Order: sequence, then C-alpha cells, then structure tokens
Amino acid sequence: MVDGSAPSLDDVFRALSDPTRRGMIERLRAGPRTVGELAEPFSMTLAGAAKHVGVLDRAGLVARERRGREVHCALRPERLAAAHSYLEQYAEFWDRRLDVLAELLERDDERKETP
Amino acid sequence: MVDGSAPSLDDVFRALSDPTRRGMIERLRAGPRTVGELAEPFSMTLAGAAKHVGVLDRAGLVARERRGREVHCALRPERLAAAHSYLEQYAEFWDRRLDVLAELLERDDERKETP
DNA sequence: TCCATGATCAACCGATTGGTTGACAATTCC
DNA sequence: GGAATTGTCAACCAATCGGTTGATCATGGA
Repeated sequence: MVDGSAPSLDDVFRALSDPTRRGMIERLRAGPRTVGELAEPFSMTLAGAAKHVGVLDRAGLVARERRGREVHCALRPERLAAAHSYLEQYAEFWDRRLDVLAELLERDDERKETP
Repeated sequence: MVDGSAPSLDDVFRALSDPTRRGMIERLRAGPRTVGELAEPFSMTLAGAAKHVGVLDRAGLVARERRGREVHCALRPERLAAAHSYLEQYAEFWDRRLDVLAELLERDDERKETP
C-alpha cells in the first residue's frame, strides 16, 4: 500500500478473516509495533508473520515504515472505517427488528397507562 | 448453519470478502430470494452460485429454507451485526482523528470570531 | 572490523478456494 | 405417467493461501 489506489473491500475483509491478522490489528491499537513485536505472540516463523503483515499492508490496514533495521507498523483506521460503514448499510436491517420490539413494548406501555 | 454454534468471525469476514457473495447479500436486503434468483445476475453456473449461497449459510449470514423444489434464502442480520460491532471496537480509533480535526477547525473558528 | 539482529525474498508444500461439468433427486405441470 | 424445472452432490481443475526453510541484505553494537 504505497500507491494511492484504495484497496478493495475484498482485500479488507479477506485480511480480517484470519485470527492471526486480527490479533496483530488488536495489538496495534495500543500503538505502533515492529514486525518482530507483532510476530512474537504467535508460534510462527518471523517470515510467516511478516507475510501476514504484508497482507494487512496491501489491504491498507497498516502502514509500514522502515526505521534502521526494524520496520515499524501503525494501524491505519481508514479502511477499517470503510468496512465498518459498509456494514452500517445493513444496520437498518437489524435495527428494524429492534424497532418492532420497541414498538410492541411502547404499545404495551400505552395499554398500561390508558387502560 | 443448522446447529446452534455461532460461526466464527473468520467465516463471516471470509464470506464477505467475495464480491459475488456481497452482491447476493445486497440483493437479499430487499427480501428473501430463491437460489436461482440469487444466481441470475451473475454469469456463472447455478451450481457455482449455489456454492456461494452455501458459504453464506455456513457463515450464518443467510438462512435457507426448502419450499417445494425451490430453496428460499433470507438475510440473517445477527452475524452481520457481530462483524459490525467487532469493527465498532475500533471506531474510537478513527473518531480520535476526526476529533483532532474537529478541534482544529473549532480553534480556527475561534480565531475568526474573536480575532 | 566482525558478528548478531531484524526483516525480506524465493522456492516449495499441502490445504483451500472459486469455478466447471455431469449425474442425480425432488417437485411441478401437462 | 412423462417432461421440464430447481437445486444438490461429487469429481475435477487452476489459482491462491498459510506456513516453512534457506539465502540474502542492511543495520547496530562489541
């Protein structure tokens, strides 16, 4: 993710579909980490973990920056926000059920208040 | 998705990572559709499309119900809501940036109003 | 200067994916 | 009953995925 083209929702959701990658993202919430630090909690070679970081990078979820011999990674919220707002589209769908429930409760209240 | 065990976030995000599947989900927002109807917009065999429906089913995103010789599919919002609330966890993260921006703008307004 | 460290790369492996075809089963309609 | 419709299943294919190993490279510290 060096060029300006926004990675697709495909890439973002695919990146999120792996628990190792979600673990790394969660770790990054506390602040930037090196690739080595991101790899440490997982029983996996550094090369393997670095591949996951690459997937996150290409999905636009993290930014890598070489500093000396380490590579520092930071969470980039934009694409997470994009995925979130994609799902937001459907909020109406599950809210509707709650609305129906709320309406039922409200009507129930009315019955009690003006019997 | 017949048993009660909730499909993992892995399955949900994986299911969402394919444009064909997202297209089907979008179609289902307007109401239940048969497998054939879901397949129709895509240049793909029915068997291929039915496989996608299977992935959505196993991810808990749709419910299949056989009715005569057709299978009717309906959107199940629960798992979409689960994915949404997973991402919600990070809202704080991108809101923070907006807050900083808002604060900058506000300070800018103050400069203009009380020069 | 020399060696240990942090990370990437290429090649490889088995498992999974997205898609096809062909056969099959169940239902509907004539 | 017989034919058409709707969908599933199994087998197969090329491509991708998650992971390993081994080599390489640049950097930092003694």
